[in-house]
Parts: sequence; structure tokens; C-alpha cells
Amino acid sequence: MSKTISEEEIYTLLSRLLLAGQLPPGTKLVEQKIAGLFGVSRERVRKVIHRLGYERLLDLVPNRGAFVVDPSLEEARRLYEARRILEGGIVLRLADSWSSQQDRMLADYMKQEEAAAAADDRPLSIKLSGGFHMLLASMTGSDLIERQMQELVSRTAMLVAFYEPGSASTCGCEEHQSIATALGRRDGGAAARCMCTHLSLIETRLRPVRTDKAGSDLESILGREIELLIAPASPG
Amino acid sequence: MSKTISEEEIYTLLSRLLLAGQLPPGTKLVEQKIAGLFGVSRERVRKVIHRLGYERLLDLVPNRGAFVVDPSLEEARRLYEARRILEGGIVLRLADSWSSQQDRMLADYMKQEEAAAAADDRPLSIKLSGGFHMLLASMTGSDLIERQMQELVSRTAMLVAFYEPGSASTCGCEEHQSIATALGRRDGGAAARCMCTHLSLIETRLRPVRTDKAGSDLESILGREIELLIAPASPG
DNA sequence: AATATAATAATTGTGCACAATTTGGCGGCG
DNA sequence: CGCCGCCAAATTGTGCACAATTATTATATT
Repeated sequence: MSKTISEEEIYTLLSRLLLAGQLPPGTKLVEQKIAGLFGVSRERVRKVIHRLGYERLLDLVPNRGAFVVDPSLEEARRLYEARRILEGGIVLRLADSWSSQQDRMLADYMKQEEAAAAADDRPLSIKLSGGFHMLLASMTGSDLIERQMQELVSRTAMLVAFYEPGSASTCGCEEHQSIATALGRRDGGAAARCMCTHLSLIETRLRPVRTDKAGSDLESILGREIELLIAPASPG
Repeated sequence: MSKTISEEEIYTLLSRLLLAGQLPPGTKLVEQKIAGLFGVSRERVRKVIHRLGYERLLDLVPNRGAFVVDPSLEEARRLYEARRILEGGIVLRLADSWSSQQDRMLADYMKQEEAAAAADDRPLSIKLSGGFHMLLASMTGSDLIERQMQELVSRTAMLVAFYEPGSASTCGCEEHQSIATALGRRDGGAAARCMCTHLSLIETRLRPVRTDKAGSDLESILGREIELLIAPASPG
């Protein structure tokens, strides 16, 4: 009856919860408990936890355990500084070989963004806003760069859950637009400057926001999510 | 008598051998054998191998084992493309806030490079050439960027061992110089262009070079290195 | 009553034995 | 002669039991 859960599924689920900021920072992840909830051996969970630690989504303290990272504003700033550098390089390179096809692709994407904004669909807007940056990264055709961007974007997403006042968690469409037009002119310097100020603007919007701990303890959250995982369709 | 070897030491040693290209590409790393050579349990080696796999210095094939990566010319190209993007972003950002102090620091460094080139000290030249790029990365003050650069530079170093004709494994000092002068003018666009062509020039110098397999099997190499590790000073 | 100290419990880390998988070789069959 | 399937050896993967470490509680002492 109860479906067995693969290691990859555990990783995906925990990763998703962490990136969405669903687990309070500082929460300790006890191997035994999680293993019990998933109905799986401790070693399985152990491996996943160590991987998440390597990816900096968990703080791993030897002999002490794994804790949900508690990103400080300082760390947030460093993340955005890194993104300014990397994404500056990305648009600079893109401008050199910008094609009309890419131009159309980007325009289409931004139409979706505007539509979502017009429809006031905030979750979708947030998703698309982040996607814009990943789209640019993938347009370089460099999977290495795409991977590095993914790492930074993931950690940024985690931050946003704790530092973005709800009304501001979407990139301004106009700012994306200005980057796109600069690319259209194949003006790499301008595109890089636009990207830079864009990221800086997001950064200035960051401020601590109280987290509601209601029903946000590890066991209840994980329990609920695991229910959804092992009973994907409706109950018989 | 025989010193016990820590996990970190195993990682460091294997990592160094891999980056220096001392292990023939495709070589299979059998957990049991390595554990025996180090005089340590298999689990210890296992963890290190998985980490090296995550860092892409080993190819990890499930249920098959770990192999020294065999970088194709194609992968080499992708690596340099990624570096063009990332390092372009780095110098672009550096130019914005370039200080006279940084200018002096970089000039001093290049003096060392020239001295090493003049003295025909090839190993030192190679080391300094790579260091130039890492120095720029660290000047950004972003540890995240420094880390990402380290990853790319490490893998580049590994490539160089297999694809650089011996006479060309050092960056041209003049090319570094042109980057530095562009930075001195705080001309980010020019610096990025110089960096880009510099990396492209290195890339075009790449070509397959036959590797001498003499005494290059895993056991003999590791055995020798481990000897040096456990008997650091002269034998009594 | 507050602090230091020792015993106890909870948690992570490690080695080992066994299970699962792949590889290479051998013989039978078309 | 070649090809397919099967068995045996080697290797990786996993669960479990125990060791080492850290947190917690209780106790004694000033």
C-alpha cells in the first residue's frame, strides 16, 4: 500500500521546502525523525542531508547536526553582489551574439510576465520573474554557467521568503524591459549596467519580515508533504 | 609507527593528483584498493570519491564505479566559454571600483610573472599564470564568485595537463598586461574584451598531446605519494 | 539560590556484514 | 563460426549495530 520513497524524491521534497522558505531558519533536522517520517532508513536521509549541506541549503555542524540556514542580510548582500558580477558577464556575452530569434523569445517571455502582473497572479509573477534570469543564463548555451546561476538563484529564492515584503517579491517588468532593449541594440555595456541596477534595486527592497510560525514545525510540515507524496491521486 | 591518515588528507592528495593530471583519464578508482593503500576503511574513501564526483573531477557511474574524467576537446571549449562569461563579469565589475591600491597589487604580481618568465622557470610561470585569474576573482571581494572561479580554474588546470603542448601552458604576460591597463583606465568594456580574447587565445593553443603512461598506474603513483605523506621528514 | 560537576539520554559518526548489480568467461545451440 | 544465456567473481550499495560526541538533567557544594 504505502509507496516506497526514493532518495531523489526525498532530496526534491526537502529541497523544495527549503527553497520556498517553508522551514523556519535554524530548525534542526534530526536524521532519525526524518527517516521515520519518510519510512526509510537513516542512511538514505543522511546522504541527502549531506548533499543539501554541500549546496549550502543546510548548515552542517560536525557532531551536532544539520540546521536550516539562517541567512543574514549581510549574506543576502553578498549573494546579490555575486549575481551582479555573474549576470553582468552573461548579458555582456549575450549582446555579442544576440539574434532576432533570441529577441523574440525574450519578448514572448516578458509578455507572459506582464500578463501575470496584470492578472495580479502573484505566485506566477514570482516564478516568471526568477525565470527571466535563468532564461538569460540558458541563452548563453553554457551549461556550466547555467548551473552556477541555478545555485545563486536557488539561494536567492530562499532569501526572498524571509526578507521580501510580500508586495515586492517580483522583479519590475520595466527593468527587465530595459535589459531586453539594451540587448536588442546589442549594447552589452548598457545591458550589464541595466542588470546591475536591476539587481541592486531588488536588493534595496529587502528587509526583515516576521515569519509566522503557525503550524510550521518540521514534523507537521513534512508529514503533510509526505502524505501528498505517497498518495498522489485521490484516496480510494 | 605508521601515521593514521585523515579524510581531509585523502581528499587533498587525490584532488592534487587529479588536478595535476597525474592519473590517466578513464582510470577506474576501486574503493577497496585505495582504502588498502591508505590503510583506512572503505567508507572513508567512499565519501571522498563521492565528493570528487560532485566536484566533477571524477565521473561517477552508479553501480559501476568512479573514473578519472576524460575531458574531450569539446568539454574544454565549454569550460573556456564559461570562463569568458564569468571573468568578463569580474573585470567589468572590478573596473567600476578600481583603486590605485589594486592597481599596484596587480602590477606587483605581474612583475613576478615576468621574472619567472625571464628565468625560464616554467612550473612557477604556470602557477603564476593561473594565479593571475584567481587574484582578479578575489579582488571582487565576493567569496561566492571566488568559489565559482576556483571550480572553473581547477577543471581548467586538469585539462591543461592533457591538451597543452608543453611550451604554451603559460598565459602570455602581454595579454595580462593589456587587461591590467584597461582596468587602470577603469574601462570595463575594454577589460572584458581583453579578457575574452585572452581566454580565446589560450583555447586555440589547446591540442591533444600524447600522454606517457610510463609508471602511471594508479597503484604505483598512489603508493609513492602515500609514502611521502606518512613519512614527511627523513626516515630516522 | 546559584554554580559547578557528574551521570544520563539523545544524536551523529563509523565499521562491518550482507545484498544488489555489473563484468567476464564458458558452454550450448542455432 | 557467431550469438545468446548462464554462472562465478568482483565491485558497489545498504542496513544495522556499536562507538564517539554532544546535549540534558540531576545532584552536590559553597
